[in-house]
Amino acid sequence: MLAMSSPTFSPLYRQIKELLLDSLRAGEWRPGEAIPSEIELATRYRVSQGTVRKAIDELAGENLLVRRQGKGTFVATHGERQVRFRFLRLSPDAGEPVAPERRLLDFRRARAGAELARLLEIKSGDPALVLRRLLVFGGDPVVLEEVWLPGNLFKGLSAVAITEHKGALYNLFETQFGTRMVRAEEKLKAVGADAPSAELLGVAPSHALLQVERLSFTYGDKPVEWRRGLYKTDRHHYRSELG
Amino acid sequence: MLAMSSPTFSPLYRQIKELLLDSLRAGEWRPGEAIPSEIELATRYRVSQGTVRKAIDELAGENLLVRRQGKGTFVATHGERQVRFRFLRLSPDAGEPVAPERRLLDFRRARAGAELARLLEIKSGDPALVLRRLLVFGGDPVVLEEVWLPGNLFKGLSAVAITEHKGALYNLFETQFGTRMVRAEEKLKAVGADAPSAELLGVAPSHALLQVERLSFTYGDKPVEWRRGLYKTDRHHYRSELG
DNA sequence: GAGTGGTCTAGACCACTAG
DNA sequence: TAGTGGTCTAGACCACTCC
Repeated sequence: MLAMSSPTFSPLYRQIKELLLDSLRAGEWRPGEAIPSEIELATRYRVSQGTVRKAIDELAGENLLVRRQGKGTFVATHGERQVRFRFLRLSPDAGEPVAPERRLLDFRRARAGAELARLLEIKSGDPALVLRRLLVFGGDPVVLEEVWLPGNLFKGLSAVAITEHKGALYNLFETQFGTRMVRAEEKLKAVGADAPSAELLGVAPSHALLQVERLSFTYGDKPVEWRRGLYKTDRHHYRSELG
Repeated sequence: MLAMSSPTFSPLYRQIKELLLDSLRAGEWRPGEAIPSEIELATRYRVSQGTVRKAIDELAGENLLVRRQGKGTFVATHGERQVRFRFLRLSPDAGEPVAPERRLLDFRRARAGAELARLLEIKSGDPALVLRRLLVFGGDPVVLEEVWLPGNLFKGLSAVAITEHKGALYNLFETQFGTRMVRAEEKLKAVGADAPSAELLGVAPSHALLQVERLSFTYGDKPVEWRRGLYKTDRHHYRSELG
């Protein structure tokens, strides 16, 4: 277990990290499951426990794994509370965040246009899935969003499956399709509401809305979802942490 | 160097981290300066080098320290390129980010109102400083913002000092006043432009703008700045990373 | 060559969880 | 009580920077 040379030098623990990442990508351990213990991994890869620890440390730092003292190390999942707040950054101006009601407006099969194909790194014309939905907080419609998915990865996804699923979309994706969203990049703009969106969100046309475009990635920075949301920020705001 | 008991258990490296934080707060090492070597710190605190390393690891992870192999460990500073991008999250839709021209519109001494006092954790009526400025990107006014500071921390700050300073405000704060902004929380909303803001940003009244409210903290989560910005997002967007 | 941070090991012991 | 992750140590050696 050594493979180093001057120009391509990569420390042992980083090679171990890559091996663990390979296993995660391959679905060897599914979201929520425990991975082997540090000692077992150290034996398997013929390195010291400390080296395995450092590899796991990095993966835990990237929120791919979760350590639980006395129990083991687990593949991170979107079932956990905190994770949801990491991906839905909208908070009420007053009071505690609550889980929204999700209303599916539309679900259909489509073909990827040039722009979507570029973003999702698939071919123009490849199958795609599109859904539109409304997030309603305490009776108040706050988010209108459109979600685009590569059809090949989410074969069999249906309006019924989405409607019947309790919990976040990302939870459905990882439990039913083995695809875990690991991180995302968002681009925010302020825009004026078009007529249909204004109607759905209960505001006047051209009312200022927060437009959020999101590209989500799974293991290995592979893009697997694109969405565009319109947020009504009259009584909510988008949280951002700088540091 | 041991102080542990069951309920208040804190590992050694975390105690070391607190000691290092104390030194940072006290200004023992100023932004940009090197801190003592790991071996020296290990000797000073009578722990192993590995324990010091772990303490420094965490501080580096929080962007308070920067490690440079072969040279030493340095107190992080707002002079560095990357840091600026961490705090100014506005990017042009097309092309590379560029440094904006900063036009100071207004600078004055004031008193903290109840709301500002609460946010900055000072007393209502305490001295405060307020400045308004415009950030202009390639001739295009894009950001209009108002910055509120506790007067006691930034005694002697003047319009001239701000105008003559090249570089970010945070750079001025840390070099002239020894106060380094370590992290910040932002709340974003979409709002319609009021008449004076619209005028300054070159848009029609009620044009949709991105409102960014920021509370900035120095070491120890002490709030030391509040700002409200209006971003024209016609050709720019706000970047956000979720993970 | 000397000094700094970075990696790796082996071993001891602590804290937490579960049967 | 056994198994897991968490801490701490001491020592060897590597990679990088500067003189």
